[in-house]
Amino acid sequence: MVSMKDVARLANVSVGTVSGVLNGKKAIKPANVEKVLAAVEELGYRPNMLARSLRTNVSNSIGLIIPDITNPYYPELARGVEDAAHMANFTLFLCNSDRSAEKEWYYAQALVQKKVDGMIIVKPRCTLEQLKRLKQSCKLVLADGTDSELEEFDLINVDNKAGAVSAVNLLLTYGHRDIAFIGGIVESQSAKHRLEAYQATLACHNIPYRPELVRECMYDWRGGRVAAQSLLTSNGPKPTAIFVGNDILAFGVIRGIYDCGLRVPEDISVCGFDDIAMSELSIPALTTVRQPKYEVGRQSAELLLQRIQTDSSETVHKVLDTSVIFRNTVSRSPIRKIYAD
Amino acid sequence: MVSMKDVARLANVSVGTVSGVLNGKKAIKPANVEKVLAAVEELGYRPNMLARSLRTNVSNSIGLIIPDITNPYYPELARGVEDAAHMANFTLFLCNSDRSAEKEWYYAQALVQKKVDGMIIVKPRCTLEQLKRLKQSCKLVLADGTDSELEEFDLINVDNKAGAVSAVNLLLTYGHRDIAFIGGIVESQSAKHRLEAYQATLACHNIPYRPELVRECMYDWRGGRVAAQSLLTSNGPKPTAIFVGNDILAFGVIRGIYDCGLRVPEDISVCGFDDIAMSELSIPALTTVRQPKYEVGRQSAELLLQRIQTDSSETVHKVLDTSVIFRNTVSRSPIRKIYAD
DNA sequence: CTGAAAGCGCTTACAG
DNA sequence: CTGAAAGCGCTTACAG
Repeated sequence: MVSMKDVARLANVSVGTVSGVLNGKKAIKPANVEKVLAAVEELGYRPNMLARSLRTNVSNSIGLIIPDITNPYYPELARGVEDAAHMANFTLFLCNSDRSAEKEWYYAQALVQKKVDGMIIVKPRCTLEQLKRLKQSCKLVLADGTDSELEEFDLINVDNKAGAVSAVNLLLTYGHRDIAFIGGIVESQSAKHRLEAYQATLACHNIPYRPELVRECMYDWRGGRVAAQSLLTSNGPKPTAIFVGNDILAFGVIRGIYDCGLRVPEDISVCGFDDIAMSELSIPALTTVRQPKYEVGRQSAELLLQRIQTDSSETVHKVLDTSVIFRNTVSRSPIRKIYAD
Repeated sequence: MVSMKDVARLANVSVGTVSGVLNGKKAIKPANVEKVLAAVEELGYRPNMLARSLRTNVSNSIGLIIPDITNPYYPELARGVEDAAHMANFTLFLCNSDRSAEKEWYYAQALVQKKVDGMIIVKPRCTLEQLKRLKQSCKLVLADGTDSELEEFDLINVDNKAGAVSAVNLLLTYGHRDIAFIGGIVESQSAKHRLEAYQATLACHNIPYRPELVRECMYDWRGGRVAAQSLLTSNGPKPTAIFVGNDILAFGVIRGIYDCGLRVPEDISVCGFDDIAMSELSIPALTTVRQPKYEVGRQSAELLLQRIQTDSSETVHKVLDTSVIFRNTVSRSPIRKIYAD
């Protein structure tokens, strides 16, 4: 390993002046600049960032803790933060918490010990206490951290409620009145919000809420299929449309509908949530509510970076908008057709 | 920031003994162990890994450089390496190279400067020279590095050729003789291998190779759609089955087939490659060749970790097997039906 | 403009 | 068993 000392020796100057030319912060005699640069070149010297960071307390690294990169929601988000980090010459630690408070906290501490300048936690699970402690050790932004007690932190959220409202409104607009809701049980916070929005929107339209049209299910496509079958197979009222808590589940639901011998969207309309990559690709392409996943990542990272560079101002709470993406799984209600308004 | 010095002071011992109890490598008087532990607890002391790494030359961090986490192939691979890293108490830097040799090299250097103990590069693009230099600076394993000149490196590959052969054989078994090939142009290495295997397998069965049945296309689903339309719309021979270079493309191809008013698999069979998450979920579910993505990641990481712990033995070249996953996009050839052998 | 020196927070012989 | 000291590779006042 070639160190600054070697460069200094070869260039016939002190390590101080080598450091000076490398950081460009000091005025150095041009002749020496050249000598140093030549020596750096000749030796192929590259500064040791560990040493620099130890000295300056700046690591140019940030951490990202997400539930699971394998969940189609997260690659885009991760890409958003990586792009922002890259632009700013930062480097990214990636950690999968598997929605476990313990693993999340373990990683958070590991990153602190590695002296990241800051970290982003998506859907934080650890305690408020821990989050507070974390904030003492590095900059922190929470993404999808929709708990009300999180007010004192920087937050980048998505407007789940509004998104769910537009989904249900879309279905209503297409003449559906018997609208079911199927949501994953695990995603507590966001699933809850979507369910609440579903109820509220129906209420707005004077449509009674019927619990028989609501199913909670496991958080993978099989869960969606099971729920759809249970729904269509029960004695209860039959929906003409289903609003599903997320796209993966929606694909399971569609599968379940097919298994019951029904068609989408001719017999039953389906609207998802998230707009993951395959939603555009599936046949029929999934009508869904798009979350700006990349933007959540990018903006979280940019906010974090800004905090790192100059810890200014007060806490920011940003909530990003969703948009409904109309594709091919929603059609007019076969029961009573009305015009879209 | 509370440091070892603070702990030492509070516990009334030297930093040397604090260090001793923390690493458990030294025999320390039990009474002192307790005092130190108590002080650690009281102060909430956590060792600074930067300092430790600087001293010991061990960072317990590794890097992963992949083309793009947003490509559905990579999340699983990344998860494989992350899991292995986590097991070994390592932490992971994630970098997206976008298949750019420059960005890849930039990241490789950045990671070296941050003193990762090793790194995994997937589908390496930088020069042999650079790779060699890298190997001087840290442990290195290449995944999907199928160039012949890479022999001197540790390699974890997938048997693309065999996979492609089984795909074509599957199609042949189902009676298809007019088999087209559509492959992305960008994935040079692997796409080439798949094309070669396609040709070789046809040759084995005395089926003449017809370039009119081959299309190269852009590397996204739209490219697949365009290629399929061009194929089905041209004056040339019409295929009864299409072997597609990867699953994303295959979904585009299926879309293109539908756009031409044909059905899958009744009119045209389609076999993909990769087995990404949505292949199982799509309707009809995609018949494809599964690559052990998670295993590529896990085994790459495990090999790397082993190199880091004890640099033993000689170079390892491992090639993992594929398997064909029969689902619903391949059926008997409508032209001439024969029995599967 | 430059060099010598202290110090970032650790670990590790070494002497006792 | 313990402490003092050197050193990992940098940066940063400070004196000249």
